Amino acid sequence: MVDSVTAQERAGERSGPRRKEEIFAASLELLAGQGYDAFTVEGVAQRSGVNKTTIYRWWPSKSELLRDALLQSGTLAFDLPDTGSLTGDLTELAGRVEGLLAEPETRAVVEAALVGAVRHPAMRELVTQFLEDRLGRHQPLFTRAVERGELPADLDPALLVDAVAGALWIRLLVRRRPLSDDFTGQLVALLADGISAARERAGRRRG
Amino acid sequence: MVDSVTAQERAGERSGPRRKEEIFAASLELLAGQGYDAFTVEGVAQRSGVNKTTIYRWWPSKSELLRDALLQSGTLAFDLPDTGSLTGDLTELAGRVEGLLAEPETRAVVEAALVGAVRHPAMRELVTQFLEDRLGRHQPLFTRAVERGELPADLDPALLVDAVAGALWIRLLVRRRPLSDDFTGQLVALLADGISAARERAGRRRG
Amino acid sequence: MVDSVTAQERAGERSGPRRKEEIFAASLELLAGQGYDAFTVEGVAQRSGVNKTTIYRWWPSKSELLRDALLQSGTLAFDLPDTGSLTGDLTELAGRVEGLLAEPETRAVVEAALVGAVRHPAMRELVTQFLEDRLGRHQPLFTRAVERGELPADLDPALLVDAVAGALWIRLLVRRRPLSDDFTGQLVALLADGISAARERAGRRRG
Amino acid sequence: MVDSVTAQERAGERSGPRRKEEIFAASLELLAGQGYDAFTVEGVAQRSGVNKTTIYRWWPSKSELLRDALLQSGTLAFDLPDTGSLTGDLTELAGRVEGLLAEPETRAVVEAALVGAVRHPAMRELVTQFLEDRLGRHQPLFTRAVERGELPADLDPALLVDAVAGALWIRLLVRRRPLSDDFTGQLVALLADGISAARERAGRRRG
DNA sequence: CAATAAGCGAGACGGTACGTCCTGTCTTGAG
DNA sequence: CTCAAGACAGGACGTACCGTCTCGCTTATTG
Repeated sequence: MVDSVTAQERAGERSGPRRKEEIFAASLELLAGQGYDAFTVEGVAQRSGVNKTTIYRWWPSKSELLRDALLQSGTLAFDLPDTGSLTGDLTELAGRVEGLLAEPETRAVVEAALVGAVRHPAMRELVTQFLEDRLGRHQPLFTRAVERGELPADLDPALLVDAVAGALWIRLLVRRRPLSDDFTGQLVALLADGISAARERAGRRRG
Repeated sequence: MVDSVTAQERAGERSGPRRKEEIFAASLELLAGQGYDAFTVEGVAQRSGVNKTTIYRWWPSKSELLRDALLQSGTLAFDLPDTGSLTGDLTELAGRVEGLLAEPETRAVVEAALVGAVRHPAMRELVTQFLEDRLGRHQPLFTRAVERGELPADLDPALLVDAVAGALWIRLLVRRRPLSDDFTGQLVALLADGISAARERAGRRRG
Repeated sequence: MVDSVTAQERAGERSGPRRKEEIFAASLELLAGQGYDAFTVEGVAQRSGVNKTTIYRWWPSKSELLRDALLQSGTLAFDLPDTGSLTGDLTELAGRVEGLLAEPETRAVVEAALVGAVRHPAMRELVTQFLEDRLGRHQPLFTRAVERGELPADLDPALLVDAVAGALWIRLLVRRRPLSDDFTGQLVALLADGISAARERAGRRRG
Repeated sequence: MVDSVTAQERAGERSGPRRKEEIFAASLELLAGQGYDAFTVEGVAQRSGVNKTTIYRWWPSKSELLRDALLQSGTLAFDLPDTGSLTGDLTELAGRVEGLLAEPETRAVVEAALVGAVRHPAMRELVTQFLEDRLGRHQPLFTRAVERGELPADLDPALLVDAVAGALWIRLLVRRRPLSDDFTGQLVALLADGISAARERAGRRRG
């Protein structure tokens, strides 16, 4: 191979701590296992077999570590559904949010992000950006729906995502109630009907 | 003196510390002013002119104090709208949630409740109960709507509240974006349309 | 007893930590046992069965603790000799300095004071004041010698103390050599002879 | 090439780091500038433009570096006075000690040596050896004095040096007082008179 | 003049101690 | 019974140095 520099070197990135993996793993385990308060730098150090100073060499504070651990974990990343219909896609989306918030481990991670966001501006920004990014990636889903004539172009699609995710959020994280039989189904149906009505109205306006 | 005990004492309840008011006030001020991390028992004691031990005499832990402070504050309590139509009532409701989450002070209080709920089971329960209570009080709103024929009886009304509150929650607290022009209006309209469709379908089924 | 307030309260003094004694003892033991580097706040805390925070509640820093431990210990305090002759008194004095610097434990304490003085202005001042105080108390020794006609009034008596203490200091602490057979005796004799000569000269001048 | 190795290599000595000079200079500057606590290996490395590992490659520990820096610096070396009389020589000697202890920079260096000696056996030995060496070199001074009949042969001359240096040491480093008008003069005179008396006595004994 | 060793910069690391902040407990004494 | 005052244990935070280690680069020998 002619060019022997690594991708990292080319990109000018720092290599980071040697046991990055273990550190992140320990962080997430603590979070998922015993909740936010168990996530201490000293605990992470011990569990990952690393000295506390090593952690502080790489992250200026606890919250930065939390941030990176969350970012690096796949937990918060889910891919784009494409079922062929808006209703199907929304249902899929809802299912993923539900999975995220219902599983104890992933829920703990989300909650940690939340607590971090409330307490640290930097973390706040991160969460915000992260979500914007995720939402941006969902754009094609709505573009397709518009093309299929399922969604009026003047309806802000983020509204749909927020309503679905928000309702689940409130139920699962705030009200802490298990989802009733077909909560998700009813919700999506309601929104789908609302969209249909809006579309028809829009059609009449234009026609 | 025949009956000098207060109603509270008669009921076996503790009267609480003499400077309860100041303690709650200090708690909320700290929360609203500098965020969750500034809410320390020592800070509250100092600000309210009370000794730390006094606080611990009355509340077993910081989170109980937080709970009571939140409960006692009117912040989270809003009354039942009655505009004559479901759409109107939902719009009103949305407006209240929006007010709660958009104002820096009340938002800080809500966030504190949130952080507390994540970190302490007791606080968690409290928030849950509190919300159930609030939602229970909103029941008449939906009963009226059903009576007016605006709402099919088989639609879980909590779904509506959760969708409205949840969408606003996601927007304002999680994504941290200001509300676009008529976010609330669009959202309520969407749900109202969905309900109409559901009602019509229900009508056809019955008819 | 009519008046039940303690002397401390009357004087308005703080009572200090409950286990003051143990803390000082632990400090001096560590110093004397393994030298200055073994004198760590955490070590003192552990050895005295006290929490680190307790130490920091009472002493703003390690060096203040060191200072108080030294002050409180009798190590550096020695009383006034009175043998009836200047030579005798100086010999006594030399013996005490020698005892202080030759015994491993007390030597360690002196060295600690020294290191502290070099590194911390506050400690420096303390040592200085402490010595001035001690020297001030030796004044009567010289007054008596002048009255007995053993010491010319125009000779700075501090010179004698410094020469005696200094020579021993250099020998024992700086050069680290054991004292030869009659180091102290020779030294005192030399100084006594010098004083005699000075006195005679002074006598001739006056006479 | 028959003999290209340097004298050092022949003797088995390492040549030392390339920027030895800078390292020593940086060490002494830090010491003289901000005192012992500012003398950190990392500080020296930075100031001398050398990597920390380079320092540790050549000196096993901080104290060894300190030792070599002090040794290499001329600070502690002073040459042999030869004024023709014992009194004159002692006065000269006293003046040099005074210069050493009174100048802030050199005083800082001496203090550093002191602290080092207290904390590290190796450093202790060094100081001791160093001083023995210096004193050994002063031997001729006393030999001359004996030859001139100024000093009885049975008086340990080191006593004189220790008394002079010690008194100044106590005054300047321990008591931290400026020297009074003719402290040195008085001191030397006192000792000289003492010596005269001793000599006369010795003369009588022999005679 | 090429191989090889010596010296070095860079950077990661474990470890010890420092001094700080906060939680929650306990005791004493005053009203 | 309520409270102020104050001491305390405990746990975590973030910082500063010490001394160690490994990796590759460069510069000087030296064979």
